[in-house]
Amino acid sequence: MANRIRIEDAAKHAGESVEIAGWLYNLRKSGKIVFPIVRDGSGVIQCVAMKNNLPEEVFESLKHLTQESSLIIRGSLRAESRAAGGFELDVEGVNILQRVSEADPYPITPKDHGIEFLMEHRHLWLRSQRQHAILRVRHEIVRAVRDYFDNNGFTLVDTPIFTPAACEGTTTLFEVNYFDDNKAYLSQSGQLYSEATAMAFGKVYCFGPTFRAEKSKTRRHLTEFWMVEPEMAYADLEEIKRVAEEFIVHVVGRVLDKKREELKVLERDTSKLEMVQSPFVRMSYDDAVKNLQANGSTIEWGSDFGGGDETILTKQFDRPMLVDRFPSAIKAFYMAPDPDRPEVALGVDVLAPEGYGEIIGGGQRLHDPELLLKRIAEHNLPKEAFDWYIDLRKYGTVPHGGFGMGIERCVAWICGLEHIRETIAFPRMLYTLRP
RNA sequence: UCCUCAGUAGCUCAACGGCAGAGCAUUCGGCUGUUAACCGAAGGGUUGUAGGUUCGAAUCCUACCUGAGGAGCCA
Repeated sequence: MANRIRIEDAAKHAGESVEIAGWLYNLRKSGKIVFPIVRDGSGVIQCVAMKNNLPEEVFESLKHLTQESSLIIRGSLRAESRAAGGFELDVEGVNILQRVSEADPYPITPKDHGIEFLMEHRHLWLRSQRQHAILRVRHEIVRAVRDYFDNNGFTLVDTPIFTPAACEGTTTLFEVNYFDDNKAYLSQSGQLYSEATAMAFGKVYCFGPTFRAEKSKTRRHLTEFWMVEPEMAYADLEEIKRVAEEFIVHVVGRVLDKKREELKVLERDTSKLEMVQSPFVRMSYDDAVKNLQANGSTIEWGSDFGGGDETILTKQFDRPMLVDRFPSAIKAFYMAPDPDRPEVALGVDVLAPEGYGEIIGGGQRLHDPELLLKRIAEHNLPKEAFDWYIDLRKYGTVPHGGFGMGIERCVAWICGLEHIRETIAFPRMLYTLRP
């Protein structure tokens, strides 16, 4: 009985008789020799079958095999410089579980396809090497995110998806029926709840899906995306910036350490990622506006950055930048004002280099009870909906804060992708709900 | 929501007012080291939908549908 192996472990089994359970990725043939290229989810390997070394029916079945047919293939494994990947399997036998019908062949061929076609076949597109590499990098990023917080005293406390009202009031919410006559909304941030759990555990993070019903149609937006949100009691803006920076350095370093092969498949220029080291570029909003004006932007103090503005800023540096102290007027009600300059808020954004823009937004929260009530009134928010949130300022309020990082934007940046839609298995976008 | 562009064979595209085409995929044939293999042959079409202009429309016009890119908003 042959030893079943995963293709990614091929190097450990050179010289052995093994079997691989997978699918036919491609087939090249030349008369009495065929090269079935097999994938098994962990990698791709070239196999070789010689007519003279195999029973007639085995050779013929391989020769006429169709793309993505499922099979278990057996043979001896050896190093082979002529094969991509460096290893090759000399076929001794095969068990074909299903031969894909030629009447309805696998739609995604090794040639070019348009994005519309690929998105309609997203469930199959995931089998291709590029998509496979992206999602493996995503997995490593998620692991690195969890490890960072788990190893630095944070407790994972996830927050609800069904929420009774807007967290921030500005962005559009997805509304759902919630029994009887009640309405619920899908969470657009766990932050307010994390402020409560931070007061219970000191340092917490939540990590889950987030929903924004914005009619945004750009390469940077999904309607459903994953966000990790740490929140820390007794933290000021400087501490939040320090953690955000250390966190990003950790995540990028981990991907470089563990996912070199995948980055190579994606043709990512890893020298750009090697530059992601402390210290990051630090700039106040004031200086960012001056910088932008000097570089041709029409931005004026008091406005948020336009799409091109982040690109202008980040293209100037080879590492991420932290921009802080935005005008309070353009930030959420819960942002703490700078005590020395109340017109600016103690918020910080982390902008990724190479034009990728904002991947983190966060800051210090308003912890003064009276000012919070004032801000809720100014923003015309229903006070009764925030009773529990106001309680956090009545019972031992402390300076605190945190940030949120969109996983998909981080994946797009680290993988060097043009569009965020490839960073999640089944993207949900404006007008894209299937497959 | 607004602006721009595009829908032709299963896929990627050509034909731009005058006979509907190529490459890939599929099938058949050839090739014992291929690397998106190559060579030969075959099958494959209501040109997104509806209307209009014209002797004649894939091609020009109108509306709609679908998709892509961008703007605003955001992670």
